[in-house]
Amino acid sequence: MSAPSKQPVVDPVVVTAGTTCAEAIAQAGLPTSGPKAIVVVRDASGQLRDLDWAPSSDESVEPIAIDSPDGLNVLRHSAAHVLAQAVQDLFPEAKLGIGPPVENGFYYDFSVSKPFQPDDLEKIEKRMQEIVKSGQTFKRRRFEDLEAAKAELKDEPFKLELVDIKGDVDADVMEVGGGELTIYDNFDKDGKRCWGDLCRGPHLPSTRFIPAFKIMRSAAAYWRGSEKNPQLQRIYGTAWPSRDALKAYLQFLEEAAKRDHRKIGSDLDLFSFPDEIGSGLAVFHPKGGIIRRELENYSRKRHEEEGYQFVNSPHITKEQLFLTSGHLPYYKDTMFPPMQIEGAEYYLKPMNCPMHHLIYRARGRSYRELPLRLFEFGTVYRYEKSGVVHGLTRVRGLTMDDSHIYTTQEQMGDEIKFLLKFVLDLLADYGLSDFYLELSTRDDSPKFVGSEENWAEATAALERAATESGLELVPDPGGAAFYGPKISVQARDAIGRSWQMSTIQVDFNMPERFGLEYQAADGTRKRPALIHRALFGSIERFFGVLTEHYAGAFPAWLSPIQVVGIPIRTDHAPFLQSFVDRLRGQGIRAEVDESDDRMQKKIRTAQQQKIPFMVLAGDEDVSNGTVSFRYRDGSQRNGVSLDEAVEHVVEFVKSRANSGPSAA
RNA sequence: GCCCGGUUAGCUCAAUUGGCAGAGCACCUGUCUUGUAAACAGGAGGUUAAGGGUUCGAGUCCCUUACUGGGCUCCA
Repeated sequence: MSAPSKQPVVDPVVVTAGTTCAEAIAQAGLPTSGPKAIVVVRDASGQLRDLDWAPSSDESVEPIAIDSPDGLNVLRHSAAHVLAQAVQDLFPEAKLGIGPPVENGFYYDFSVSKPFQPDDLEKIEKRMQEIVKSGQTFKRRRFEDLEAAKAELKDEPFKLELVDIKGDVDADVMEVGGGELTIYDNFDKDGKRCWGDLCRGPHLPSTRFIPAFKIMRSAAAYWRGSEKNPQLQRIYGTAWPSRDALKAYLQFLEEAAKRDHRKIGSDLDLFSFPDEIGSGLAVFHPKGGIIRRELENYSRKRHEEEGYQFVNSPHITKEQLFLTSGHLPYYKDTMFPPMQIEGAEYYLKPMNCPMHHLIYRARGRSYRELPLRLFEFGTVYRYEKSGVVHGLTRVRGLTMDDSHIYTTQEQMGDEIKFLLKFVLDLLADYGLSDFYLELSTRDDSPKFVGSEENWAEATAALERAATESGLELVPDPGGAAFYGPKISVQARDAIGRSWQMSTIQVDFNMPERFGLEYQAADGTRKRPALIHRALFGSIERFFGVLTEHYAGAFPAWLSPIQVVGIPIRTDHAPFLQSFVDRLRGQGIRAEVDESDDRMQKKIRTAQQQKIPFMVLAGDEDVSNGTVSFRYRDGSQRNGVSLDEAVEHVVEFVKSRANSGPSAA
C-alpha cells in the first residue's frame, strides 16, 4: 500500500461562539485549498465536525487536513456521495445501500434491475466529474424525528431499514432529540438542492475539494454483508488529495499486477493449474520444483538444528479420527466428501494435527522428552468454495509446514518465546524482514473452550513473547480459534503489502480430546500443553508471496537457474561449457545458452528469465582465460579470472544473500 | 455457494451488422558468427473451453457445463 500520510501536527484553532470553523481556519491562515487543505475539524469531545459548524460557545478545535487519515476518509466518503448522486442521475430507479470510505477509496451499493456494465461505469465517472466541477456544497440537516426521516426516505427501502435499525438498537437517540439522524443535502451554485443522502457525516465543504478520483470496478455484494440478504451492485472508486497521489496509487496497482504470482508463475514456467486436475490444485514445473525444494530444504535444516523431529503421515484417514479431533462436525463443509472403503468412511485430511497426536500417544511420554517438537511437510486437502480459490494463495490442496509442540504448562512461556524468535529469524532468512504481530484472544462468546485460567495464562505468555520481540502488536479481541489464543505474524513485502504468514496457536482442546499425557517428575500423569505452529502457513502460499515479494527475481540461492553462460560467438561455447561444468561440480545450477540466437538476444532472454548471473565470453575472454559477468541489475564485471569467477558465484550462492548479485 | 465479466495457436491479443479464423512472441528449418535487453528468411501450429440449440451459414445469437477474473460470503 502506498504509505498513508502521517497525521500532520497542526496547532488547535479557537472558534469564536457563533462563527463557523471555516472562518476560524481562514483567519488562522491555514490552507483552504490544495493537497493540504483543512476539510473538517475535531471538536473538544473528539468528534469530527463540518467546517460550517458554528459552536454555541468558544471552542478549541483541531484542524484536519485532507491528506491525514481522517481527512482521507472524509474525502472518500464525500466522493461516495458524489458517486451515488451520479448513479441516481443516470439511473433514477437505483436505490441506495451504503457508501463508506475504505482503504484507498470508497464504494457505494445500489439496488438496480440490471447490473452495471463497463460503459455504464464510464458514464458514471463522467457524471461524477461534472458534479465535482460544479462545486456543490454539502450541508448537514437534522431530521426532526424518526417519522420525518421515514417520510423523506420513503422511496429508499434500504435507508428506511437503517433508520429502523438505529431506532431499535439505540432507542433513546431519537427520543432525547439530541439525535443523530441527519441528512446531507447537496446544493448547486444557485442554492438549489440537487441531492441528499441519510448520513452521519462529516463531509468536505464542497465537491470542489475532491481533487482526483477514479471509478475502479463494480461487483455484487450482499446487503449488510449477509448471504441471506439480497445482492446489491457495488461500485468501487478511489479518491486522493492530488492528481499526483492518484497517479502514484494507480502506478502502485500496476506494479502489483506485474508482480502477480500467477502471471510470473506462467512466464517463468514455475507452476500451473491444469483444468484437467481441478480448481485450486497446482502442479509445480521443474523450475518451480527447484525453488520449492530449496525453500523446504533450508527450512528442514533449520528445524533440525532447533530440535524438531520429523514425522510423516498419510493423506487419508477413517472418519473416527476427525470425530475425535472434533474437526468433522465443525468443518465438514470444507472437507472433501468421504470415500467408502471396506465399509468405513475415509476422508482426505484437512489438518495434520490428529495424526501427530497419535504419534505422541503411541507410547508413554516422560516429562524428560518435553518439549516434544514434531514437524511435517504435510499435504492437506480442503474443499474451498469455488469462489474463493485464488492462485497459490488459496488452494484446495496445500502443504503445511506443520509443527505441533507438546510442552509442560511451565515450559509453555519459554517455548513460545523461543518459537517466535525462531519464526521471525527464519522468515528473515527468506528475505521478509518487515513484520508486525497480531494477538488474537477470546471474548465472551460461548464458542471458546478451555478454562479461564488456561486462556489467561496462554494469552499472557503469547503477549509477553510478542512484546519482547519489540514488534508492533495489533490486538484482535474475539479473533481466536475456539480452542485457544494465537499470535500471527504479518509480513510486509517489497511494495508494502502485508501478508499473514506464520501462526503460533495454543490449543487446550486437542490434548483433552486425545487424552494426551506425560509422566511428571513426581510420578503423576499430567496433560501437556499443545502449540500449533505453521511458519510458511502453506508452502504454496509462501511460494506465491515470495514470488510477488521478489517480482520473480528470486535470490540467487533460490533461483532455478543461477548462471547462464552466453557465448559471444558459437565457437566460444565450449570454453563457457567447461566453466559451467566447474560450477556444476560445486552444486551451482548453471547452463550455457547454445541456441541459434545472437548474444544480445540471449542476454535479453536471460534477463527476462531473471537469471542472477550471466557469464559472457568472447575472443578476448577466451584468450585471457577470463569471463565477464552481467548481473540481473544490468551491472557488469568484466575480465574475471576463471578461479575467481567460480569462487565468486559459489560464495554468493552459499551466502544465501537475498539481494543482488551486482557489480555496484 | 452468490453476482457480473471472460475463455480464439504454447503466450499476448485481432477478426465490420452472423459471411474464407489472423498477427506478434515462443517453437522448428535454413542463412548469418556478432562484446552486454529482440539478426534475416521460411515452416509448422486451431474441433474458436466442452456439449446442445437457432440459422442457408455461428468465433459472433440462445441454453447447459467446466475453467478463469473481480467482488460478496467464508477461511480450522
